Amino acid sequence: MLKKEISLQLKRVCHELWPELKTEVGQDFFFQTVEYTKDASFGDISSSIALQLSRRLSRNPLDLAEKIIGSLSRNFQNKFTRIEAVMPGFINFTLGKLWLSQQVTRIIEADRNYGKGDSGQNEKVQVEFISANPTGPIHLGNGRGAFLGDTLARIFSSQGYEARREYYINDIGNQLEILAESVIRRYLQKHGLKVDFPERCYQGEYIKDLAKKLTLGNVKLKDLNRLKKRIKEKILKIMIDDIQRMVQEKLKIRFNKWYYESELYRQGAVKNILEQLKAKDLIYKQEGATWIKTSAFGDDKDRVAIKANRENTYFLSDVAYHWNKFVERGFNRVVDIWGADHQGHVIRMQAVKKALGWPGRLDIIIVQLVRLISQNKEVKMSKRSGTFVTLEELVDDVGLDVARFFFLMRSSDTHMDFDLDLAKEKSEKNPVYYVQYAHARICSILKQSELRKISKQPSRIEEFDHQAEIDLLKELLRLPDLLKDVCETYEVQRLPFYTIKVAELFHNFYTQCRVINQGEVNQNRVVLIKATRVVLRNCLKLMGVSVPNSM
RNA sequence: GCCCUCGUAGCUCAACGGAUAGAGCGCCAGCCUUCUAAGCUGGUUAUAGAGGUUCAAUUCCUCUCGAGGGCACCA
Repeated sequence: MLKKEISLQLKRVCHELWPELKTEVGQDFFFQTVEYTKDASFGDISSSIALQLSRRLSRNPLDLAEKIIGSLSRNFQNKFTRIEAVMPGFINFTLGKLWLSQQVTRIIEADRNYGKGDSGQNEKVQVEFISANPTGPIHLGNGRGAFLGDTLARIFSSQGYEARREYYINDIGNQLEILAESVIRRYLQKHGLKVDFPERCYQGEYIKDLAKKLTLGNVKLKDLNRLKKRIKEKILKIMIDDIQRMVQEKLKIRFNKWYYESELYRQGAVKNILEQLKAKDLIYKQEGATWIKTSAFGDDKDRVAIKANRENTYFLSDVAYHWNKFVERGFNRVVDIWGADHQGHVIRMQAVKKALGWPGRLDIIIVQLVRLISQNKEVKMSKRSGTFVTLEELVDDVGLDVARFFFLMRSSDTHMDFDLDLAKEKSEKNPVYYVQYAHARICSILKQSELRKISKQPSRIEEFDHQAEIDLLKELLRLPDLLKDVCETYEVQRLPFYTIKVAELFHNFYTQCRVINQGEVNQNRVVLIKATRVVLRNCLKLMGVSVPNSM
């Protein structure tokens, strides 16, 4: 909010003062840096625009900064008590107490809408995440993408985007064959037949659970292929149902759509893509397989679309899927959240998009894998070997709030370590409680102030004076800018950290300033903590964390 | 060998090219007769290494070292 306003003002002034630069350098030039400063003694918001300009005009940046300040409109300056040029060429803005104090009521009036913005302009954006294969339970590593995607989608919605969450289910392909075979073999073993269990099969315990759910009658191993065909659907359904139950009930994530890979074939999307590729001469045959010329668009080699055995590759489906997203369903922006093990797919996907000239923007977020640590040693996670910790187990163990906050705090490209032995112990010290506690404290104070308030008219807001009040208030005002930024940078971890900061400033305020003093309710402070409650609540909700009124 | 990502405090992680690199946990010392001590205050310790770009580098570029992932007619 504030950043945008300052940017616009600076831009306007610079255009007026140096019109010759407008065409020469282009608009971005004026938009360089407008940032909140870390330390209040430097002003609250700072811009280094004069530095950028000085290089261009070969003049002293400090003078330029002064000149810009002189041209800022009066009206605009009212917001700030001080606008000053600082070495080596910053323009620092210090918010005025009066204006600042008035903002509290704005926050309260906006209430649930505080933090919302319209920068999205109803842009259609899709966030695709988790999309784990239905061949095993959702494990811990999927948690990062799960909470990241969910929160990102919420933030998009809050900024006026039309955001959709989607889960892509690979319901066809080899992995499923293996799954079916694994289950059948376990089934036969359970019924006393001597059947081996090859390494290519899934070793996890859940396979035995699946086998228990089946009734196949009297079968033999030589019926394997016939059986596989027959029960594949059944097993698939059990797996998908379980994933959906877990995601919706345990993770509290609602997808707008569960997109089945098979749907792409049913709708002829795959055939369609092949024709498009052919029409653009992007496809050729070699050694019995059909290849896509991705190397002409940045990939390091061409990729197979149809194998020599006439099966389509996963890649081809994925191309069709993205065509469906961009062209058929018309998303302007697609954000795919993939695990690091899919990192190699990024370039080829972007290559195909470029080659086929789809409209829209494809952003692929790679979340690094989670490394499990137990007794100071790494525990290798793998579906095949059956050693992994499911996300459900974690959530049952530490609670959803803790799990969400924990994962959301980490940037997606951090290689994080997860210590199984410490998980429980650490969870009790999770900062989420710190934040929730701040909210609960506020509720408690408000409750008591309600009781004591003897129909006193809500007095006019006076200027806040105490440093703790002002620090808190300034922080509250940053939320709109923060959320807007996240829609571009996808740095979702900034939200939990921001929330911790607000809680910290509140706790600080709490120890230094009394809201109710010897029975007297300080109305000004009541309003301030109400605004704080709005911010905390809105942030927690965006993260999908519960908002307790008492703890 | 090639490609992607990472290397920050004893540990787990922040820092949108900017000013004094921040939290939590740990450890040490304090603070509850008044609104929730799941809190507050103080102390403790860090940018892997070497160059470069910049007025300004944890951030960008190059190289070295170290870690994870990817290099299939698997998904």
